[in-house]
Amino acid sequence: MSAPAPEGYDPHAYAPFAVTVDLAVFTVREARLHVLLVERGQEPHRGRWALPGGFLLPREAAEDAARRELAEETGLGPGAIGALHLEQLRTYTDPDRDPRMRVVSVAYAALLPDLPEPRGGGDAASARWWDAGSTGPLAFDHDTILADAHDRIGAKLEYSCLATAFCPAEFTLGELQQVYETVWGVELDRPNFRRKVLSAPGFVQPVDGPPRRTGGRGKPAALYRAGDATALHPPLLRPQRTDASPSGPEGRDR
Amino acid sequence: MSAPAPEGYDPHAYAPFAVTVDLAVFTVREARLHVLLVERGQEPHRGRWALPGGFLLPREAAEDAARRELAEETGLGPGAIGALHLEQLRTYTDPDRDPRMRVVSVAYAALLPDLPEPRGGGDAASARWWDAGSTGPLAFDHDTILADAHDRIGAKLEYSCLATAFCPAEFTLGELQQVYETVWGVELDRPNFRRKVLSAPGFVQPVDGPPRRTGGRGKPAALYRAGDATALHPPLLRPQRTDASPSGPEGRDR
DNA sequence: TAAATAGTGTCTTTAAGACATTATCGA
DNA sequence: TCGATAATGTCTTAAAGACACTATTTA
Repeated sequence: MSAPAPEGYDPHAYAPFAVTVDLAVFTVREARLHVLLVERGQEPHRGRWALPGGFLLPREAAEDAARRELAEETGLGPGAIGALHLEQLRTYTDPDRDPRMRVVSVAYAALLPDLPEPRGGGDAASARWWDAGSTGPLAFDHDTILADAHDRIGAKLEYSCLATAFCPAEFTLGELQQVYETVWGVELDRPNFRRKVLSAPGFVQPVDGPPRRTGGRGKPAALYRAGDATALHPPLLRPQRTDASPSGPEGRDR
Repeated sequence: MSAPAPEGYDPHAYAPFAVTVDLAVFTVREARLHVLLVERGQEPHRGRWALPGGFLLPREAAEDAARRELAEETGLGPGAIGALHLEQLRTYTDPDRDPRMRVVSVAYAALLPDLPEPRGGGDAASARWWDAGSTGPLAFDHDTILADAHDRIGAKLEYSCLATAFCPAEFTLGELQQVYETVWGVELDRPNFRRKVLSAPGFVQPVDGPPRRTGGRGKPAALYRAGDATALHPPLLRPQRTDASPSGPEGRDR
């Protein structure tokens, strides 16, 4: 809010806006980044897929609205909803982004470990996971929001310990590496990845007890859980694309 | 905006919100980070200092509103306003952040080279620069916004070429280093800073012609202008605080 | 046994940190 | 001359890249 508010103004003299949240909920399944989408049941964009989200209640903060909508769409329990990583992305304010009325939307990115299909009560009946790289054109400006969210998550993996948010409570270093490879779309050297993760204080901590096997074949891998740290110093930088064909957008957002 | 919109809804059935922009406008003056504040002329918080900002017009995007407000507050010409670095920070949605009504605010950070005092027409009559570290308690939640903005700018200096936005069109490496030192609150080694900046492709480019002097004393420094690059690879990381007394908040936002 | 995956060790290369040193100005 | 600031050079250290090699499982 803001300083030079007009003299003696009446709230209703100002253009009323609707405010919503939109959620880019990501998970890593079968070495692909997936995003949760819902099918729209009414106009506009009836039948198109869209990011889950909804209107803020009259006395609700945006993050609370995001968690509430997420619970409705995914059927996750309150414990999981309270614990998951939810991060405000940016706010979209194009006056024409919704043909019905003036709506500004606060977008969030959420990260989940791989879960069973969303069991939908209510609104979530039509929710399902999609490969994040193969979504058709989405409703509203959700293609833009989704792309921004993917960029942001990729950038944050470099200098934060966020990747563990994609993993179950106990995970192997191979699974953690798979998160990086999937989000970035590159392959990493396993010994070097291992050295980096284990030397970063507080990134992961070993779990006592017997190791578990991975896919049936190969040596069983040791288990770790997420450590205390949230930042990663020095960062784990993406391999530079040295070829002359830049594949992504230029400046990363963060 | 958002997917499961209720059936047959009426826009006015939804809680109307006011939407504003708030601006954290920074510059570096005399080796201190400064922020532009305005004194509030009416309740609430009459007489308190606040970030400049204001309401969105009915068909105006937030970034347009931010540039408009900035022009009103600073008296900058359209050219400067169009060129300056403006970056969406995050959106503040606490239901009680404004006692008058429900207001969500989209916050922006703006970076300017050192300029003469704001010449205020209209709202800007009471605008002035403050040392960003010595602002009293500000109106609304502007202390939080200001701190978030400072954190974000500091983080972005690491991996972007943003620092040049604080400099005039032509600047010396000493002035650029001063930006880093001021925003981060640390001292940097000059030879190493120079090596890093000059080896980063597209960060700065030399200006032909005679060098200019700095403060009267000492060898005149060569001039540079900002290059094409927006990202900095590898990043210019802040020196790690190795002492046991962490002085800043833990995880950086970005 | 072979295939598959986990984990270790080492050499090379890059980039940052920590300086010493030289250059060029004004007073 | 001296003090101040700019600019260059060099040695050391830290971290990343590349990759050979060993270990432990299932089929």
